[in-house]
Amino acid sequence: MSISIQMQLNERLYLKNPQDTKLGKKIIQYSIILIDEIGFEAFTFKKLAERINSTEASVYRYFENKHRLLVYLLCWYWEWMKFHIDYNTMNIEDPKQKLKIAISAIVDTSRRNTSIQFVDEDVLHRIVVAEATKAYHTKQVDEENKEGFFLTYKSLAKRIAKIIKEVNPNYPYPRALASTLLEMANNHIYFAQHLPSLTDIEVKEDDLSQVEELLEDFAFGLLIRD
Amino acid sequence: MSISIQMQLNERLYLKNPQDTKLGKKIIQYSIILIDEIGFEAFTFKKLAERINSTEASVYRYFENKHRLLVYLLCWYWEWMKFHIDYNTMNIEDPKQKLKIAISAIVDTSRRNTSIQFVDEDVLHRIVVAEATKAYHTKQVDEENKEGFFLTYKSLAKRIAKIIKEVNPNYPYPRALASTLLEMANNHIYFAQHLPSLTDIEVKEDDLSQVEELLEDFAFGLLIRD
DNA sequence: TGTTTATTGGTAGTTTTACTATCGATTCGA
DNA sequence: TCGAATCGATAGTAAAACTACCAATAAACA
Repeated sequence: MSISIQMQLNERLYLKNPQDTKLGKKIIQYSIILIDEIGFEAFTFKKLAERINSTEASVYRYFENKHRLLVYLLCWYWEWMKFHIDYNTMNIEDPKQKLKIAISAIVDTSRRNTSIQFVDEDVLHRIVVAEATKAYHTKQVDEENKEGFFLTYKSLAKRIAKIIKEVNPNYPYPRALASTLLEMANNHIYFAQHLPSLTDIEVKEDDLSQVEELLEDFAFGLLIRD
Repeated sequence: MSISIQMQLNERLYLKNPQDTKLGKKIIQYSIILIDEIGFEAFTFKKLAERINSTEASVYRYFENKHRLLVYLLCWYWEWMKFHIDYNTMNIEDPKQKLKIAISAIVDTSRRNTSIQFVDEDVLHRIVVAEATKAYHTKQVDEENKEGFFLTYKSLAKRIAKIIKEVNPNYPYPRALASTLLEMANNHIYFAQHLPSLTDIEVKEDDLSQVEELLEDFAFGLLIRD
């Protein structure tokens, strides 16, 4: 018996489903490693092809360009985060507890789940922190949004907003708070590592507990006022 | 009599001070317009040179590459925002009032100040909203930070953090709140325009008052708890 | 087992980007 | 008006971002 788990992602993101073939999986696996190593700007399909002993043309059979590959990788992470939030809040009654669980997933899903596939989620998380904003900060946002590229992210934010509403139905900005928590997590991890004067927290040896505390203080400070 | 105002910016950002010459000023003026038109990714020195009837090589005499030009433009805006906050809070006693003034500057400095130079601050603000995160989301952050590229931004954040501390000296995350307000403003303007389900606010006909309300609710909600 | 078909490799070629170098003309200030 | 600064014009390179085509091979299927 063999179990194979497939991540369902927007088909328009790729030309050929990379999860279907050996080479496809290698592209996913090593693009994560290479983007982490050299950064998204310096990353090219040619360098990736060299790394996996394949050719540029072969990579182009899977993804139209590197931007779509990036969005694909990010959607993977977001989809996984959403699953994680759903799974871990399933039998929880207390909305506050739910929100705490969601925040811990927002801060770092990779730390809390075992890897099941060819994706190194720990490295993927570093990409999310460093490159995620580039997914939608382009001139093509509107077209890409119409094509559904950001459905995963939006539905993740919606899920978090729903929990926020449960905690305080009268809070006027549930969606804004949800997206802010998502953005803040990445920002403050990045700031702590590169521009520490822009935050008050520290991230020592991948210990993200202070980020979690910050987000909890933020969320509950806004939602629970007496 | 003639008054000429110069914006003091980090000298390492440019090879030759663009504020010193006609061509330099044209580069600043039209790079803002062109980046706004086609986005930073598609923007090249060649296209800029064509637009101003000059040559690629001439543009390269001022800036090493387009990334440094972007940082230069953003620093311009941040420097200006800082000046604006300082100027408008000068004779104000009440810290809460100071923070409100700061927030209104964060949301949109361009709307509140008359243009004095060859820079169209309104268009520059659109660039800040759409492209600002790209300034420091690169593999070279650490080196560039050492070179002082982000001093302007950091000192702006520090100024805002100082006001936050005046409002509530016991708040544990003044710097994080300052940078979050700066990031949030851009994010929610952008979301309202391109990914509206990620926020609760609306931006109609460049009316940013709802962004201001959101940031005020955030800041005071966190700082004033009874 | 043989035959399609899918998948990949290899090569080649194009346009654009991101530069650098050189030289002559112009302009600007002392 | 002399010299320095500035700019325009041209040329050239390496890499990026693709597209096209054909042959080899592996997988599927009958």
